[in-house]
Amino acid sequence: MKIGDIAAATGVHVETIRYYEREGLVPSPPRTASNYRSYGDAHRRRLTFIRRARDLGFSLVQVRELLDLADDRERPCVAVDEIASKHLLRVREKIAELTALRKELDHMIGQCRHGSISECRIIDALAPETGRGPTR
Amino acid sequence: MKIGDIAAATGVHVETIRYYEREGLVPSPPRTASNYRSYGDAHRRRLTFIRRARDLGFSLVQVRELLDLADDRERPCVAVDEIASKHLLRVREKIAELTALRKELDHMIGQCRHGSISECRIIDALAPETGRGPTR
DNA sequence: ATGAACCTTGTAGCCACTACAGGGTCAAGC
DNA sequence: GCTTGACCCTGTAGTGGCTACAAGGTTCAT
Repeated sequence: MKIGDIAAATGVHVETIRYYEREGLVPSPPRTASNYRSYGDAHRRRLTFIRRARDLGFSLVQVRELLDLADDRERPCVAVDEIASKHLLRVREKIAELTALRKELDHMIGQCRHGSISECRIIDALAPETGRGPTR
Repeated sequence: MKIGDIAAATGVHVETIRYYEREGLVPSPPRTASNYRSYGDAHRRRLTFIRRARDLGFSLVQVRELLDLADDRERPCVAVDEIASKHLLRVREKIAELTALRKELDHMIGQCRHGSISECRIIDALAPETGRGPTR
């Protein structure tokens, strides 16, 4: 497989695959006589793994850890659970943050009476003083 | 006010204030004889505005638009409402995405039986094939 | 033989900062 | 008056995870 083929097969962009290679996430594949990268099935599996983990929001550092663990089949999987659980925790936190944000925005926008800027509640909500002056 | 004072007053880091100045979000303040930046109340208001908008997740491009609008007090505030509503929409989308993610992670982690990697359900969920081989 | 569609390397850009390095200035304390 | 430490200055480089060129080489169909 050439890089374009494996990109199509895994859904990882060509440039991203080369980037992963530079970063050491995937091993450098052998080259053809014309210096094209030549990939096999192991590469495809590894890239698919990375793509799924990235889709689940794992950072590249975490992906690297997960790959290392996945390759060491004897070790207990507690380490894997730990990475995933830590990530889940951060996702929960992020959701909580964004939900608080959503409420604030909802409230702010709900107050807008569509008049002129000088009586805009949204700008009011952002400006520091109630009797607000120009910001510059 | 020196830059450290206004940083303390607004909660915007010193380096970030200088960065905003470079980016043209805040005007360059006058300098003292010793070339220190010297800020007044208008700067403080503008920085506070920026900070609140950033806290609400607006991008710097959006903040710039909001600042322009805030300074033009006669225009109708529909434009402000539009920016805020668009942002709210993206926040809602992000929450939906993360919630779906949370469910997937929940499910994945819930299946972990804490055995060895070779029978780890989390790795399984990431690996491309059911009878999975090494990823490299 | 020509053109399109691929491949190569290397570099720069994105966002919104953050972290230095290597200097200058100022106020307090001795 | 001298030191110390906290501040300030500019400029540059780094962060994450790509993405987008530029400038060239290869392959394949027509």
